[in-house]
Amino acid sequence: MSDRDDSVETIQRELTAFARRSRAAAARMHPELSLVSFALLAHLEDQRGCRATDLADRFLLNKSTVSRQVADLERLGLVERRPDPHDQRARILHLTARGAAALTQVSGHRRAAFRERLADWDEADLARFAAYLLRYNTSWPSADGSSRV
Amino acid sequence: MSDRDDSVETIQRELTAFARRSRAAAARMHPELSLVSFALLAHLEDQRGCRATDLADRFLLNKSTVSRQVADLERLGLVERRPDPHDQRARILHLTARGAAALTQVSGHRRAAFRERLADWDEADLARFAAYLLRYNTSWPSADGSSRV
DNA sequence: TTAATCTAGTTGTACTCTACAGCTAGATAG
DNA sequence: CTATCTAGCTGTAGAGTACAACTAGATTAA
Repeated sequence: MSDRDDSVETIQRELTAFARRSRAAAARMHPELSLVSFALLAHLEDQRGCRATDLADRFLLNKSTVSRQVADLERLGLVERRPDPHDQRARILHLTARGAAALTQVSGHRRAAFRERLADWDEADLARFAAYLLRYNTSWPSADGSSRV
Repeated sequence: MSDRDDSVETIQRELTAFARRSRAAAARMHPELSLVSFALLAHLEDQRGCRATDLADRFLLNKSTVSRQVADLERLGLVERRPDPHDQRARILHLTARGAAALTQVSGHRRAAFRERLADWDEADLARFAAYLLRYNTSWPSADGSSRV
């Protein structure tokens, strides 16, 4: 049972260390787009547009936070708001061409950094690591629209 | 080569998602101690005391940030500053008894949360996941005192 | 020894991210 | 039609962070 606890302890410690470093690293890598902005843009691309509320749910952010983030992104010309034909209160957010380009560029930087970090891993290890992370994140208690805290 | 890229992409996406959620989750789990404060205390325990500059280096934070964080922790009675006998400019930071207790408590919460998340993993997978994370973090380009950005 | 430089830490200032509360306007249920 | 609900925005406040300027002690060079 102690091996198991050791592993859990290591996983906790290393994931925490990673989380702690991420923001600073992301800020250094692309000062123009925070981790959250990046995630918002990525989700918009992924979903081909969605409402601000969806983003708030998805990312566990207050709707006021999303409102301001989106306003910034709109000011930067990366996102545009179109009225929702089915609900006059809502606006559907879409990536603009510039937004898509910015996302692509930042994604490229990130991907390059990760690829470099993982350059000397063999393929089987990569696949297993990816699978573990997926499995871990899938069990996230309060994301992806289910139980909110 | 495409499998490899897929894996890298997944690792990037899932680690990013994890990092994004961590702060909010940590704030919900123990509002009294931010992720950074927790990390600072943990490092102090680990090292049995160190200087503020060491913390700044370690965590890629500006020394002013560390100064304020430590001042807060001292105000909360979790940390104390003792003069460094070898350098009158420096102060060695130490956990107080209360600091150690707070750390233990928060660690316990975190550990419990992680243990629950990982409850249905078998031991071999846990060990491998832990090893992968360690390997990944060890190659972190600018932590642990080596190349700064 | 003395002056120049370096280092540890603090403080002033400013910006970003975030939450909560309260608001508006449109939507839906009774 | 009124009451309630929902999507989003704004006022306000607080935490975390960085950068620049500063103080005080340490180190190096002349």
